Amino acid sequence: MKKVTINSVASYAGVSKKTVSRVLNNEPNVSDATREKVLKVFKELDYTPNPIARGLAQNRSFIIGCLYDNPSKSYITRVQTGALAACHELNYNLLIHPCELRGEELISNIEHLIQTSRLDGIVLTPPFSDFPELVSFLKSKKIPYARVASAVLEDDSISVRSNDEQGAFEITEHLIKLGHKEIAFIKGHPDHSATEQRFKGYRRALASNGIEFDERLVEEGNFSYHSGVDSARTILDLNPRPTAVFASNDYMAAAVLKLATQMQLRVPDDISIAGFDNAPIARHIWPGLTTIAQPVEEMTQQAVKQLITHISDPQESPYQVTLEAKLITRESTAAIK
Amino acid sequence: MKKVTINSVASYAGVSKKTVSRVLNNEPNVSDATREKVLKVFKELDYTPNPIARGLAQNRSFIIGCLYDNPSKSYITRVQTGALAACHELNYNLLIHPCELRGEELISNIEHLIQTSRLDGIVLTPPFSDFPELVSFLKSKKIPYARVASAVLEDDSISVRSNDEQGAFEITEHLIKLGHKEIAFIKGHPDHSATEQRFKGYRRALASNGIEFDERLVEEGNFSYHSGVDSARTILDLNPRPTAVFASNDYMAAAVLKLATQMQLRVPDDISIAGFDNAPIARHIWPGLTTIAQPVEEMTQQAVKQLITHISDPQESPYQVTLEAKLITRESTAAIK
DNA sequence: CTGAAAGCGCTTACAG
DNA sequence: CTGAAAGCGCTTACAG
Repeated sequence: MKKVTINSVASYAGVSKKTVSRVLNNEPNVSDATREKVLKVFKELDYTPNPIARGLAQNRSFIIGCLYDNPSKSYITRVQTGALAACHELNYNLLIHPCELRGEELISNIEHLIQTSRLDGIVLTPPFSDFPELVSFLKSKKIPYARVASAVLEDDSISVRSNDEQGAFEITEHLIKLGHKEIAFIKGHPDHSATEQRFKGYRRALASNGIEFDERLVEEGNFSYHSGVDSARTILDLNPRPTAVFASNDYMAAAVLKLATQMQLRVPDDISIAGFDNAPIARHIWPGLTTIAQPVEEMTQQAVKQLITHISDPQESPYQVTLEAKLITRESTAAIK
Repeated sequence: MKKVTINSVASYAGVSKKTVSRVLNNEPNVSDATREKVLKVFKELDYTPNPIARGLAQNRSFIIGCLYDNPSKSYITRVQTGALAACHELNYNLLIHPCELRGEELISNIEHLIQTSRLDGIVLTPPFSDFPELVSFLKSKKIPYARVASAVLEDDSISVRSNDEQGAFEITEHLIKLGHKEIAFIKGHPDHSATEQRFKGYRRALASNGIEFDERLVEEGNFSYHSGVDSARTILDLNPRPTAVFASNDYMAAAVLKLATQMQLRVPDDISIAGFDNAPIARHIWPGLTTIAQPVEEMTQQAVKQLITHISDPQESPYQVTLEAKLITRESTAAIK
């Protein structure tokens, strides 16, 4: 079977390859008759343009890189799902790039990635969305980028986020309305801007309900299950013990639940537990975790879609969107007795 | 800043571009002096060859596709980690392709993928590793492929698996040695060859220990948490109730644990529970799940590495390897009282 | 509205 | 051991 290229199509249709190219790219200046003729030959010969040849001529790869470093596999999968959806829609490919590096090593790693893979653009997910050195490096290299779930908004970039601060506010207020006043809080990883945002929402809810903030109720976690265990140990040993715990993500909340169960505490009767993210584990344990759901796929899809649009037409104006987070109540929180 | 290409390097080094190409590809027939001179210019000019131009000339994309459809995010992430490691090592890129299609739709979807993305090869992960129609389609199209965790071994393909049957045998025997005789079993998804393998191991362990197989103790699951809940409901209502449950993966085992807890059963005092896969959830719940760990990253890495090697040099002989699975005991299983 | 020429950055096949 | 020419399958810039 002979390979079918733009040349076969051109000769078969009896036109020049430039004309075929015009039809391919939906360019104007082709008569309807010619266009249809060519389109028909596409089908007959089952022609698909070679993206590599296209890439060489246009100096682009049709590849978007997706950068992440997240302990939550489900979060990563959701990010990929959204990014992939946008890529498929716009005939791009997605290159995943998990990366644990920081600082200078991170920069040189990304530089190498860009140089070897010739990415057309890069989508930054937490915690990278808010790394100033990385963002300014990409700017200096003129690599288009989009940021997902970033806390910092700049004027000239593509950024799609959801409202972490508001989500944390709502879940804290949910606990307060159930009668809780001593609500412990477990922070996330300091690299993630969400950590600060969620803490702010917690404090704002306390403040707006006239509850004094108590530093002793706050523990430093890092989003991992393991850090949740450590924080839980301290919190559950507190005297008096808080009546509720709000962990900055579901893994840490699950850790609190595990430790509470081991200590013979009944959840939610003896203590209420809330998480954040609506990870699968939130409904895979018993009792199910009250948590906050964010539209991760939607955020990433919008970000990547906008990024590709920007690559194809750099005139596009900046795109900054904030999507809503949603409170999901399950069995792990209840009214105080 | 001017782009640095093979031409800039050639003129800067005072050689022809063919010579530069030879150095680039580590070909013979270049004098050591010339080679070093060129290598030096590479560094000075910070030159990296353009993979797209290379791809066009060689009619290859340097892209491997990774096909999967798995409810377990952690499994997918592990697959990706292994595949990525092999790709990085051999200067390939990885294209992820989650896909829920089956039958004809699957074939045409993959055909489209291959045609538009010009993959050089494809790595099949469960359940696709054992889809005969897909495998023969790839063969007919002469697309190199490798299979991960396949049960069926063919003579002429690349296949890296771990021993599911043996793993299931060992965990069942572990339960038997703890004194259990009535051990319920929850099957996985029928599309996955592991489902049959694990069931076989379970039956072999019963047989080799003189325990009669009881069909009423077997439930059909599909690897999802939800299916585990359904199966658990039936099993835990059995009279007499089995003293142990072996679920074909950890999600379903976690579901059994949840339901048992809701029914006020103590695990492992009242009932032992075992899973398979050593997914994160196995250690994120209390009690932790006794399970079987497979070297998923290692399997995938070997498969992809071998695949790329085969692409570069189709003379390579078939590569079939079986890696060991390992029993991990946690708190969810104990001796019968 | 259409096309001939040149070029993208490499490699292949050949000649010396 | 080295290189000039042609080509991979497209697009760009230009001419008509």
